[in-house]
Formats: sequence, structure tokens, C-alpha cells
Amino acid sequence: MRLESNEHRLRFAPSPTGRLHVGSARTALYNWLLARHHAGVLVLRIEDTDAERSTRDLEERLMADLHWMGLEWDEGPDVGGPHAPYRQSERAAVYAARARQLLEAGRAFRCFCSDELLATKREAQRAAGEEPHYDGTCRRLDAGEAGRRAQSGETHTIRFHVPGGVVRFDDLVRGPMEIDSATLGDFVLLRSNGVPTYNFACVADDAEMQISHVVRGDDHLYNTARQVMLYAALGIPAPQFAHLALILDEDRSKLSKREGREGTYAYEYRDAGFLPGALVNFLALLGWSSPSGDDILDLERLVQEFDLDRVSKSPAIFDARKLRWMAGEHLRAQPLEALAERARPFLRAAGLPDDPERAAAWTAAFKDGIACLGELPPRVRELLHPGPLDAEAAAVLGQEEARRLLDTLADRLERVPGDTQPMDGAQFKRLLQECGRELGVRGKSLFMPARVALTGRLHGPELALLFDAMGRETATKRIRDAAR
RNA sequence: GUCCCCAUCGUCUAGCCCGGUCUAGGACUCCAGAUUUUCGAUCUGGCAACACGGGUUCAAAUCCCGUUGGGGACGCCA
Repeated sequence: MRLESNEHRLRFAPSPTGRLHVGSARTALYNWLLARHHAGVLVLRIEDTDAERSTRDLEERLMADLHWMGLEWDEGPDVGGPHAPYRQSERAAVYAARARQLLEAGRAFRCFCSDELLATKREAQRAAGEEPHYDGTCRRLDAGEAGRRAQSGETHTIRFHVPGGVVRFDDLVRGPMEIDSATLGDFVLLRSNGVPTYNFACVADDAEMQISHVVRGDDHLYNTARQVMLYAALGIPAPQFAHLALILDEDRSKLSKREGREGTYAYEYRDAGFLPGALVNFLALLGWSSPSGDDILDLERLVQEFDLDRVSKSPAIFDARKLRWMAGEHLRAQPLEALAERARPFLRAAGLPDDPERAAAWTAAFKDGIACLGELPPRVRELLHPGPLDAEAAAVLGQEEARRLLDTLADRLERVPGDTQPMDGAQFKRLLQECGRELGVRGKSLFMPARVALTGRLHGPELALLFDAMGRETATKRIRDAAR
């Protein structure tokens, strides 16, 4: 049962009460990275003690979102493992045993205070400018008497008897921490329905599952103090803790409070066609930096370089612009074929033809200007069905010289039989330049009319790519139409 | 309100632990130029920060204290 001193057993312990949040995604990523970096183990534990809000469906989505990011776990509810079950709702016996242990040792007590009474007291304390917490009423009850009341069916909770004094622990990112337990108050271990609370279940499970490092957001700092006391009372050595500074929204509030706003959940990035490696890369850099100073890092390098010693103590703001840039970089780093394959579902979903060749041509044409695959279909649609010309574009085609050029070009295109001599973008470009030479047109006044004729717009990808993206037939027709 | 945490360009950060090499480096954004075809693409260049006040020291972004600012926690949620 003893843990090897340098063995790393990490865990990610989400509660299935919502989709995977980007903040949680980062926590999951850091845990995963640390486990992989140290050749350790990652445990996925489902903290579904909140029966009201937890659902199996959300649990599955959570796992799907983690998988999308490329994060795998070694032990968990789906894959099993030596410490199964990995769902807290299935581990009641573990918590009951621990609670009994604490009760018998006099480190916990039964509390018969009602919810309403507690709420009233909290309000009063708050109004008096005190830190609102449990006032210890039932702690003074006689244990035997309390036991009898419980026996007779009186509803009660089990609270931990906070011993007082200063709680100390060494945080791997923050250094030595000291928290005065007087600011904590006796907290609930088991609810009146017998279900454990977060802090209790967490400690019982981390201990049982031999977790060596707990890496989580620093909104848990006070919980860690509670948990450290629990470990002590239980006579179990505590794991090492590392508290991550939170990710903040652009308005500097906790990111996880921005429920309902765009870009809050991991799946939104998947649905928008971001490459998972891009989100992972971005999240990794929100609070950690590579010793190399590089920004674009793939999973392999992340695993190789990641460690807690370069994790930042100060909170980071989620900068959607930088993510966009980074996503584009990852997109462009993909081989064209692979990217086109990934693009097909997005084309299909947009009601566009999704055959491999056309997908490849479109992807080639537009990949430089997009950050995610979801941005591809609108561009393809516009290519297929150009809108009306704006004044500036119309002016380009209004030029006499441009018309003559396009007319010549159209003649050439029509003269070469398509089936015997297929033509690609590069050849088209040569043909265009040939026409230009004959008519004495070059530079902007050569390429711009062709661009407008083909797309109806002044800006866009390179002409050769555009030609390939629409195909010879369409291109020829558009050049001819524009020449009239 | 009480307690805790944090503090380098607008943003992510390097440097801070082991003071001098920092006239503070990189990246995103923005701006300019270049690419004798455009661009939200590419390349090059530029703007831009050690929150403030005290110490300590020959010397402080780096160490200490305070102020200010920001964030978090104060549940039978996690």
C-alpha cells in the first residue's frame, strides 16, 4: 500500500453538473501533463455527490470532451482500476467507515441544527462583520445523548470538529501556506441524507486512491486547509498540493462565473472546428511557460517540458485573440490531406458537397485565412455563390482594358478542350500572364480583374488556389461573363 | 464585511528563489514597410511594462514593510 516516494498519482475529479469548462479543462490538462511527464498515473474520479445536479449524461459528455482534447486516464469509471469504483455516488461505504472512525475518535460530532437556523445565524454574523461560519452549538452536546437522538431517527449531519490552531502545508506553486483554522468553522462531513460533502469525500478518496499530488484551482485554498486537518485527524499522510491561479474573463472576473457566455466550454471549441491541439496549447500557456520561450507547442513537447516549477502564481486572463492566432498556426501546421479530412464534416454540416478532392481544394485555398474549420464553409459558400459586386469591384471590371483582357483570357480558356487537356491553377496563372504579355498588361491591373471576375471581390486567396477551388468550368464561365 | 492570495508592455509571459550581464527579452493585438497580384495570409521593423511609497544595499524588476489595485473564499455546491 505504500507509495513509492517519487511515484506520481494525479487525479482529475470533475463533478458532472455541467459541460467541461475551459478552466476545468486546464486543470485536467495540467494533471494529465504532470502524470505523463513523470511517467505516473492519472485517475479520473467522478464527484457526483450532488445528486440534484449530477447526471450520467453530463458525465459522458465530460469524458468525451476530455477525449477530444487528447487527454486519457489510466483509472476511471469507464476503464476501471485497482481502486474502483471511481464514482463517488458508488462509494458510500468508504465514507461511512471514515465518518465512524472520526466520530469514535471524538473528531467529529452529530449536529441537529436546522438549515433555517444556520442560515439565520450566518446572516447575523455577516451583519456583525464577522466571518460567517458554524458557531459550534452541537459540538457541546453530550456524545451519548446525541447518539441516542440519532438512533431515534432525528435528522442530523456529521460535522468535523475543527481543532483550532494554524494549518500549514507546502504548496508546490505558492510555497509555504498558513491558514488559521479559527476562520473555518466546523464543517459538514456527512449530510443529513448520509451523502458526504466535497471535502470529506475528496479526502477519503484521495487517500484511498493513493493520490500523491492534488493540482486544482486556488479557489480551493481554504478547502485544502480543511482537508489537511482531515488527513491529520484520520492519521493519513496528506498528498502534496499545488494551487493554480484562476483563469479570468476579459472583465477580470472568475472565468467559471461567466455561465452562458460564448467560449466558456471546451465543446464550443470542438464544435467551432478548433483543432484540439490548439486549445490544449493555449490552455497550457495560461499559467505556465516553456523554458524554450516558444509559444507553439504540441502535446509531445508539452509532456516533455511541463512541470510545476514554471507555473505562475498570478491569474491569467483568457485572451480569445491569442487563441485565434494560435489556432490558425496549428491549422497551418497540419498536412493538407489531414486538414481536408477534418474539414469534411464541417462542409457536410453546412450542406456543402464533401467529396475529398473538392474539400482538399477548398481547404488549400482558405486555410491561411481561418482559425478554425467552422470558418471554412462560409467562405466556400461565398466562392460557390458570389454576392453582388460592390462599387469598387464593379469599377475594376468597368475598365476597358480589363474587359479586353478577360475577353482574351476567356477565348483561350474556351479554346483548350477540357477533357483532353485538364488544367490546374498553375497553368491558369501562366495563361493569364501570357494574355497580359500580349496586351501589355501586368501587375495589379492584370491580376485584379481576374480576381474580381472569379470571385466578385477585391481580396482573397491566391488566384491559382481560387481556380482550383472552383474548377475550370466555373472559372471559365465567370471570366466570360465578366468580359461581356 | 471578514480572511486569504496575487501584482513586469492592453493581453499571455521571460527575468525574481541565487540582487549587478535589464538602456527589461519573447508572443498576441495594434501601427508602418515589404512581398514589381489583393488580403484578415507571409516577412521585416516599430509602439508599449517592472502599480505606488518607504526601507535594506555600493547596487533592486529582483530582498523586507506599508499603501493601492485586482482576484478568491466565507453552504447539508464542488
